[in-house]
Amino acid sequence: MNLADVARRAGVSSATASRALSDHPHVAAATRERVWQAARDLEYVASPDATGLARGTTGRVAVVVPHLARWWFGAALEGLSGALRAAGLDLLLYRLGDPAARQAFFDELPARRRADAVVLLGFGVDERERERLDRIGVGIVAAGTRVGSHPSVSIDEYAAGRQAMDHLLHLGHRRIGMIVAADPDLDLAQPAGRSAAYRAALADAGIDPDPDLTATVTWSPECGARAMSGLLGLARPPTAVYAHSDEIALGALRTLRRAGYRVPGDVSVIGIDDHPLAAITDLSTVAQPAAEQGELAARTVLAGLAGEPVDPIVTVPTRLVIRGTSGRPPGPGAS
Amino acid sequence: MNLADVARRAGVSSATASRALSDHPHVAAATRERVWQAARDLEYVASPDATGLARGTTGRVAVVVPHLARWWFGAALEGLSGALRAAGLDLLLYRLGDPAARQAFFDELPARRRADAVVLLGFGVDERERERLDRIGVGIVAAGTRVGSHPSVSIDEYAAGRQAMDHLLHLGHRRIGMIVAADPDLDLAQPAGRSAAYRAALADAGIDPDPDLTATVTWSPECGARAMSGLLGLARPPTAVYAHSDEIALGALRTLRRAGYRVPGDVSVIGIDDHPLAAITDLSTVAQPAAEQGELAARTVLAGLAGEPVDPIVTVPTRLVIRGTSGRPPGPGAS
DNA sequence: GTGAAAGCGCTAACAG
DNA sequence: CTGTTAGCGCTTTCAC
Repeated sequence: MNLADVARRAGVSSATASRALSDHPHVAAATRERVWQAARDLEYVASPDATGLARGTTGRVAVVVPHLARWWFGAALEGLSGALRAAGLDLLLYRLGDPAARQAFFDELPARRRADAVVLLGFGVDERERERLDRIGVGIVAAGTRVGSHPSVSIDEYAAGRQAMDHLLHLGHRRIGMIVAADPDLDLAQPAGRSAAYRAALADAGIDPDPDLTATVTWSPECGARAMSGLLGLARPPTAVYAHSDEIALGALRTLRRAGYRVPGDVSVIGIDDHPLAAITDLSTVAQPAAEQGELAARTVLAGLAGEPVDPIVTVPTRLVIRGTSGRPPGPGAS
Repeated sequence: MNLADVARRAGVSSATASRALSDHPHVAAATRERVWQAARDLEYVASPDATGLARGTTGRVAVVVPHLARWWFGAALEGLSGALRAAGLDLLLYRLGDPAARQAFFDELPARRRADAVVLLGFGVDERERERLDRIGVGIVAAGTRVGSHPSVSIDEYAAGRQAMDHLLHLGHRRIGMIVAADPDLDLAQPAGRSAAYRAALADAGIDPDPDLTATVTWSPECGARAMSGLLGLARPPTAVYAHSDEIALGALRTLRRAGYRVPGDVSVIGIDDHPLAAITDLSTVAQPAAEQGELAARTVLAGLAGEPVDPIVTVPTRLVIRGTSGRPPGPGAS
């Protein structure tokens, strides 16, 4: 059931069969049909390996991710995979969880001969890794992070942070806490942008930032819960909390409710992401389109492969979603 | 930077270079070292396509999933990818979201020449699809579902359901609602097992099932919320609800809280999964190890590839996790 | 122990 | 329009 069989059955040479099957121009319509029929009869499926060898391409794109179980990654991967599949490209998944896997990946660069392009999904790289990446020889595009000067698609972290902070400020909050999500796997620019937004928003409102109001934790609801406890233990706790992610915000919410605080009566909470559970938890947040980022990354890859010019930096918009966890600060006596 | 270059640099034939690099027996130690050194110098990476062509294998396994953004799938994929990576196998991801993609996949069977095995992750197939699958010519293993007589790894759906139901029953509940999660992509056996557990547990407790207490919805928190509203609208609402998944349970919880019911004071809720957010939501549930299922599926694939005998059916244990959403039913006057 | 040569399945000139 | 002829990069008998 390989090309030779098909060719034999159709009574042509394998060269002609190849041309017919790949819709080359100079093939007689009748011949083409005969070949296709033979292929169908034999349930022929071309071997991409052989095709790739001969053609010098692989028909695959490698996708590198640090996590899979977190919402953003799954959603982005969905967008990515859909667009690649539509283009007939296979998706090779490299999940680099621990440092060892990571190290091995960048040392051996297995993607080099296995894919026509690689996309880094929410995968921040350090100096050494970026340097290794340059030797990979195929196009690279980043999604959710920036990687050197490679094309990338992501949200505007700073703007997203401002949407959240400005919302809180407009509501009248003056004492706002921030829970920073520091994920070693993500681009450092991400928390940086979100934190910068916090400081800038405060400054614009003429508020002196209180360092005690900032807590830095790793990315998990449990850590968010803990950070919130810390904030609550302050002499003057915040009346609102801006979390770098919904998962963290959800953790904070739990602490608040357990401690008997009313949300948003006593303290408001806002996150970033619009995680699917944010809707049913009634969490105010700044929505970012994850699947769309994946899809745009795929388009960028496709354009690059086709030799078309590509946008070096595409930014997707975020949107403030006001739900039930953000409200006016408790007045000093007012309703 | 291909084998020929390495061979030249090491001063041997490419045949010898090949043997040395693939750790074949009859190669002089000195030669082997020389070849490896040359390979390192040149940063040589073998082309798996060429290797595969020559050897008749691909070094890849195809993984088919219906979703990616849902917790179980991401977690299972993590386990799977880790184990495959450790074995040096690449992972080809096929996300078959819509019916069209699905149809195309089973018609064309692209995985046929592209992978040495395929694993269906939480991917239930119908009769026709299963028949097509048999023509694929490579080993198939299922995880989270059963697929024909192919090897599979999953939990015992019925047992998991019993753990949840028996817990509620022991607590003293007699009027228990069930929210069935019907996911067209999943094996039908899944909701079937969980539903059977409901009926059997009730029967064992001598309770007549009330058909009104069963709601069937598709898999999403919103649907869970809606189903709960329905249950609450009953003349005699349940004192406890057994949801087929945590995501649904979380939706139900929201409805309950919004409607002013105390949980578990007025009504108890239990789910299945132990979703990461279940912990911070304080949701009682039956935990199932998702990553482990993926990992065991990978082991099964590996064993099959190695020609070793494989367990046709491996079942991983589930565990009742009692948290804050399940408690005694409201007594008719007691505390 | 090592080299020469023949392919794996397909594509791409180059002739006809 | 179609067949012939070379490879793509690697592995593998089969000799030496």
